[in-house]
Amino acid sequence: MRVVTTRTSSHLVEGAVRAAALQILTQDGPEGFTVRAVAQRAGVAPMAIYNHFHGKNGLIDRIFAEGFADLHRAMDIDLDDPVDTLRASGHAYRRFALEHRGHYLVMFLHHFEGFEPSMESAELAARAYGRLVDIISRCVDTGAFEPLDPRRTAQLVWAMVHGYVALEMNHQMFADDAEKTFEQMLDTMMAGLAHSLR
Amino acid sequence: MRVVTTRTSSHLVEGAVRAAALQILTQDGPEGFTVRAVAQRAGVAPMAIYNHFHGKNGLIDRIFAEGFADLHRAMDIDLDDPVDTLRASGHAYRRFALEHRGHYLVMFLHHFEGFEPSMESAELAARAYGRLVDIISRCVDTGAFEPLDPRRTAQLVWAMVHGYVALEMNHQMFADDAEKTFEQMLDTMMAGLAHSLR
DNA sequence: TACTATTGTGGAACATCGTTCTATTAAGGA
DNA sequence: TCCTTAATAGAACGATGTTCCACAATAGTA
Repeated sequence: MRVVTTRTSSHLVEGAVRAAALQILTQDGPEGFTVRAVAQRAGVAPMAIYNHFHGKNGLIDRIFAEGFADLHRAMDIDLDDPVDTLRASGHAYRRFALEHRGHYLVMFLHHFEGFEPSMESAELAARAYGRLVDIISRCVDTGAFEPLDPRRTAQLVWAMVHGYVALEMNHQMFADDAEKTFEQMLDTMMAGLAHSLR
Repeated sequence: MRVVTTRTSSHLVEGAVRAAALQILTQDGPEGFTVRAVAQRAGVAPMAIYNHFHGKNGLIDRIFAEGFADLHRAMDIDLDDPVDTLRASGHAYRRFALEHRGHYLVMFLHHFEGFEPSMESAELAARAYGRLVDIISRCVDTGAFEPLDPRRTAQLVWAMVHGYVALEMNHQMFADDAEKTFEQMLDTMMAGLAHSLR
């Protein structure tokens, strides 16, 4: 005898799964992120994740792409001074990570087995990186920074900011005040960029 | 009918397993790192990993601790100038990561499900961090750096260097010359520390 | 309102994973 | 030589991602 108790309305399935996935990622981390667990929390059959997304990795890719779109929006800052813009972008990056733990986990912190971003997702990521290159180019053009290669400089700026945020989110902090330590990191970075190479 | 073909000598088992584990981590990454795969490559029964280590996580902890001991050794640098020492330590850190991919993966790059460092391992890690704090303290004492809190400054120095190395090892590099980019990162960091806070 | 196509459901099944248990038997010291 | 030690093969368990299936609730249409 078969009993199909309830059934989530077609349109609500994707939203429910998405919300459940983010909730589990945020609360339990990648370890609790299983197909069955997400489905259960969403009040949905495990099969839904294969019907609406393309399995677990498809769901991850959805969150990945969505995260980069959000990050791009969060960092859409354009102050008069490009140096101020760069600093504000650093703060925006950290704030995004703290407020979108689930997204950030998927985007930067954890490598899920067998997951590779789709073409579209990778392009979104590249575009976010392009913005960073642009800002740094403007800093160089105005003479605020030494004549550095913007592409290379973007790489190390990203490394520094992301490196710090990753440690903070993984609770690998030995200093007491995370906010103040981040501020000092930005100070160091900005001062170094302005005066580096002698 | 039972056929136990050959049998690895007691003393050699641990070494064989250790070597196989590092080889798999280095070549295949965390995804290929399964108990059965390690045992097979070591020419040993899967049970050996439970007899000689304490399961998969025990083996990981062994590599973790060994890695920190090696890193501590690699960074045991003491030049006359503490600023030179800090810069040399940065280079040593990166070199260690590149030359000990397997160890670095376990120590910093990948979080294995359910793995938590043992007390002894955590202490080894803390001691390595302590060295960094000491070097920075000396930089502050000699007046080479602004009067920064060494503990906090160590946090952001680690974040910057590790952030860069992590990107390089994950092949998330958009700049061409990794060596030169790292050099510029150290330049920026050192210059920023010397002149930050006005 | 009645009918039908869509599609979400529960459940079984598969291979693989870490892990435990068992019985066998090779290795090494007495 | 014998006997203890310990490394082996293999089955088994639960959990994982994934696929397939039969069934029925939903939604649109006649």
